[in-house]
Amino acid sequence: MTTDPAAALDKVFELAGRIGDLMQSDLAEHGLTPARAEVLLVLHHRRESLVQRQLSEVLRCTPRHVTSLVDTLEAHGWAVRTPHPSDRRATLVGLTSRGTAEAERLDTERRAAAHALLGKLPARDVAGFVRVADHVLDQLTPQDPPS
Amino acid sequence: MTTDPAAALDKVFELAGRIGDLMQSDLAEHGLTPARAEVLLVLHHRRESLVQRQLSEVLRCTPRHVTSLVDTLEAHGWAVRTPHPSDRRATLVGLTSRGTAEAERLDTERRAAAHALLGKLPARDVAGFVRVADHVLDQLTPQDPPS
DNA sequence: TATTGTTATACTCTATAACTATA
DNA sequence: TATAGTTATAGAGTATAACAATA
Repeated sequence: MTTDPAAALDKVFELAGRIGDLMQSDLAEHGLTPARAEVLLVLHHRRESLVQRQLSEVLRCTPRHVTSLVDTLEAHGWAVRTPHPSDRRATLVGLTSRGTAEAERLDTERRAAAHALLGKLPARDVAGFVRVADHVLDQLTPQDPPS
Repeated sequence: MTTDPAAALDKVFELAGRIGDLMQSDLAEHGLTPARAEVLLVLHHRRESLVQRQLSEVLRCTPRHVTSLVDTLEAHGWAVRTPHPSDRRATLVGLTSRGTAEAERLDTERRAAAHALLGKLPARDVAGFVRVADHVLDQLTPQDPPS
């Protein structure tokens, strides 16, 4: 029975690394990267077009980086830029139907993977895992109050 | 009580991301990056100099990348390259005293952080967390049998 | 004067390919 | 011929600074 806190944290990184590698392979096969996929998912979950400035806040990255990401997304036909109706400085970014389909695929894959990895465990164990994770997150300066 | 597997996996990434950001800030203050820190830790834990080829295997990266990392480590005085005694193609990489000190600092920080984040929890909960993590790791193709 | 997005530039992680020296 | 490490090049994430158009 391992109770060393350092070993427990190491597991978090090992898990994130291994699962992350798998996700990245899957994304790469579709011409996506984690950063680009996140843009797709944000736009999909909001179900509305966002101004690039908003995207940079949601994604916690610079406006410059949003420009790069949206450039690629647009070049691949997943997203489109449209002029903001009332603010001529701003640019709205929305999903194409292909982008929406891709975001939905990502969501489905995510759930399937989670089920494959945790589905065999008793719900009680999963809940305990989440409780510990939440405890750790509480120790870290809480940044995003659930809005 | 959250038992949704997808939500549980999300916690893993949230944890890794938040803790990773903290670590990265700490590393940056010392002129380090995660990749460079890993080299330091590998060399420190092995307590011996390694040939760059070995490093590339341990770090699971290309020999080319090892060259870059060691270049930086050497420029900062954390590591030194020495010729291999019997194979003139090979280059041994070892830690300087400063590099050793830095690696020890990293280890200490890691344990302190783990204790701060998990120390208040009952050992039973931590053990349960690790068991779930190990279960998930088992579901993933096991790559590294404990040597 | 403040804000939106872009061009310009740079650092790091990471990879592949071609090449040199050596085995 | 195979191996160790390097130069050359490239894509991606990410950043800051300067700038144009607009508010």
